[in-house]
Amino acid sequence: MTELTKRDQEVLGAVVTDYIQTGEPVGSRTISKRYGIRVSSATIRNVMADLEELGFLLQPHTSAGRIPTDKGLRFYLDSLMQSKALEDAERAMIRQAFQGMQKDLKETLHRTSRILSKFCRQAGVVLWPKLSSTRFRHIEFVRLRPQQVMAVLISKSGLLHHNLLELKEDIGQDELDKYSQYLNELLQNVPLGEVKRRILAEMKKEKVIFDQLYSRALEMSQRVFHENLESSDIYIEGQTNLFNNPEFSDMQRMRRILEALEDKSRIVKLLDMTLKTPTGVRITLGSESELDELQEISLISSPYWRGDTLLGVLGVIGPLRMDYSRIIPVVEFTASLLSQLLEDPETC
Amino acid sequence: MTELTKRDQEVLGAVVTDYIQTGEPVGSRTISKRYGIRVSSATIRNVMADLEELGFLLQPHTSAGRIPTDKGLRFYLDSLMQSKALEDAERAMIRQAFQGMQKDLKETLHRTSRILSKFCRQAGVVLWPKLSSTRFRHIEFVRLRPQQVMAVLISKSGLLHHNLLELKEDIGQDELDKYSQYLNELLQNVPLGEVKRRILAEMKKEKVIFDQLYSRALEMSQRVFHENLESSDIYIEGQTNLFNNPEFSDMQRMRRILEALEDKSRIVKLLDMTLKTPTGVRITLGSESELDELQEISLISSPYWRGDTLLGVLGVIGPLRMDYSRIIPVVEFTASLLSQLLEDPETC
DNA sequence: TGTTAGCACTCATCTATGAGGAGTGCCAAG
DNA sequence: CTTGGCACTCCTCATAGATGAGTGCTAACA
Repeated sequence: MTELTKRDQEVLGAVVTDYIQTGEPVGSRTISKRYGIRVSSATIRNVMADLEELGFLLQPHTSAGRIPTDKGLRFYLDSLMQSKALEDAERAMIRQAFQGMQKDLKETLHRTSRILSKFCRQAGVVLWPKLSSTRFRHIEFVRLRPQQVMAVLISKSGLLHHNLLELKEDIGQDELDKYSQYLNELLQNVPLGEVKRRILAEMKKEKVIFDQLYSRALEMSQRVFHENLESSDIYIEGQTNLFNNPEFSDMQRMRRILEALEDKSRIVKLLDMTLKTPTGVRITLGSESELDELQEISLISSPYWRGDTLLGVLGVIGPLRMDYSRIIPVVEFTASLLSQLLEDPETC
Repeated sequence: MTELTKRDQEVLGAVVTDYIQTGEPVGSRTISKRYGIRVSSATIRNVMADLEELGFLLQPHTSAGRIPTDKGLRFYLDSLMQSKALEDAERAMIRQAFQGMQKDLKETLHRTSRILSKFCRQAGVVLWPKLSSTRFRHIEFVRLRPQQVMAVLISKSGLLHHNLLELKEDIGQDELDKYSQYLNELLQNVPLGEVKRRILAEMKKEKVIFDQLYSRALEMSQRVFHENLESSDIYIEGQTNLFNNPEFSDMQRMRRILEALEDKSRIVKLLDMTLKTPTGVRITLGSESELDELQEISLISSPYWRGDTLLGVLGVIGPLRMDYSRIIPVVEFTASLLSQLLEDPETC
C-alpha cells in the first residue's frame, strides 16, 4: 500500500474539513480555490481520483463532488486534524454551568451530560461510575415485610445501591441491625471491587463458622454483592439536538438512531469498550463499534477520574459529520472539570 | 346552542371513527357508504356543513373531506365512543408481561411503562408514587466526609429517597446513629405526609427541648422532610413508537413533541393535574392542558392504587388521533393489574 | 320541509418534461 | 507532471397539465 503524499493529505484534509462544515459533497474547484493549495482543479481531480481508489473518498453519484469514507474520516482524525484551543470565554461558560450545584454525585453526573449536550449541540452522555470503583461506606438492612428485606449499600463517593431480598425465613429487624453493624465494621473502606473476596475470606474464619449471626450476616451480604457491581447506567441528554443535523433529516434514519439510544444497554456497551484502554479523548465511529444500529453515529468520549481512580466515561454522541475540532476540546475540558470537581481527599 | 340530533351524532361518530382509522379527511360519500347511515351523500354533506358551523369538524382545504376538531373529538370521547372489551388473549399477554418480576417498586413501575408502550404502540408513562402517599419505614444518616452526611429515607412500600446534607459543624457517625435510632422509633409507620407535623409537635415536648440529642436529630430530619415529598418523577418509555404515527411524519412536529417529552417536568405537571380528581380512565387532549408544547398530543391516563391509597398515575401518550377504543381498556386493565400487584396487606 | 341527483368548481397530488448547473473524466498542449 | 478545455452525467428545481376526491349549490321530488 502506497503512502499518501503530502499533497494527498492536504487534499483529503480539505475535503473532510469542507464536508464537515457544509455537509455537501466537495468539488475540486472548491478545494483549489478555498484551501490554499496552489494547483488547478484538474490536478485536484486527479488526486481525488487516487484517494477514491484508495478508499478514502467516495462519490455519491458520478457528477457530484466527493465525501470522505469512514476510512478517510478516520485518517483525518488520527493524522490531520488539529483541534482548536478552547476559547477562554467558552471555558468560563462551561465552568459557570457547573456552579451552584448540589454535591450529590448522580445530580452532578446528570448535569454534566446536560452541559455536554448544550455546548456541543448534540446528545451528551455520561456513564456512571461502577460501584466496584469506589469504596464501601455503609450497608443497611431494612425489613419491609415478612421475609422481605431491602438492602441499601452506600459507597464513600455517595453512590447508592439498593436491592430487594426475598428470604426463606423471616428475620427480625433487631437481628438485621446486628448484621449491618457487623458488616459495616468489617468492610469499612474496603474497595467494593474487593469486597467479595473479603467476605469469602471472612467466612472461613473460625469465629464466623461457629457463630450463626456472623455467618448469616455474611451470607446475606453475599446476595447483595453478588449483584452486578460491574454494571452501570448512563445519562443521555439532549437527544433532540440530533434533529439539528441535516443528515438526520431523514425520518427513517432519525428513528433508527433514537431507537438505538432508547435501549441504553447498547450505549453502555459502547462506552464500556472505551473504558478498557482509557486514554484521553477518543473517537469511535459507529462502523468501528460492531453494533449495526450505531453505524451512522460517532462518539467522542473521554474518561473521568477521581485522583488516580478511573470512574467512568463521558462524551458526546452525534453524526459522523461533526465539528470535531471544537467538540473534542469541549469534551476534554468537561472531563477534566468533572474530575477536578470529584477530586477530594476525603472521598473515593 | 342547538342540541345535536341523533343523526348529527351518528355522522360525527362516523367521521371520527373513520378519521381515527385512516388519518385522512373523511368525505361524505365514505360516510354514507360505509357507516350504515341510510341517506345519500348529499344529505351527509348538509349535516357535515352544520357540524362544521358548530365547531365539531373542520376542512383542511375546500376540496377535502372533514376531520374532527378538538371539540368534535371531545364530544366523541364523552358521548359517542364505546370501547371494546379487551380480548382474553390480550389480557393474558399483558398479565404475562408482568410475570417473573423483581418485587422492587421502581423496577415494577419501569416495566409497567414499557408494557404500556408495547401494547399500545405509543409512549407509555408512569408517574411515581409521591413519597407523601406512603408510610415511614426507616431513616439513616451516613457520614460521608466531615460536615457532609447522606440521609437515606425508606418508605414501607420500598421507595428510597436520598439526600445530601451539608452541615455547619461536623457530627460523628456514632451520634448520627443515635439520631437515626430515635427518629426510627418516633416515626415508625407514620404517613410521610404527616411526618412534618409530627416532628413539629415533638419539638415542643419538654424532654426534647432540654435534650440536645433529640432536638438536633429533629432539626436534621426536618432538613430531609423539608424536601419535596410532593414532587415525583416519571418513566417514559417507547418514545420512538411515536414515529409510527403518520401525523408525526413531519420533522418539525416530531421534534417539538420529543422536546416536550424530554423535559419531564412538563409531563409530570400534566399527570399531576389528572391526580387531583382521580376517576378511572381519563383522556386529556393537549389543547386542554394549557401547555403550548403539548397541543398535538393526547394522554390516556388512569390512577393506580394500593388498596384505598392513591399512589400515582399511569398512561399512554400519543397523537390526538389514537385508537382510543382499544387503548382505553388496555390502560384500564394495566392500572388494575398494577394496583393488584401492589396490593398487599403488609405494606402501605 | 327534508332528501336527493346532478353539475360546476376547487384544490391537493402526481407525473412528465425540460432548463440549469455543479462537477466529473479525459485529452492534448505546455 | 500540470493545466485548460470540453463533452458528458446526473441531480435539482420549477413548470404545466392531467387526475380525482370532495365540495357547495340548485332544482326536482316525496
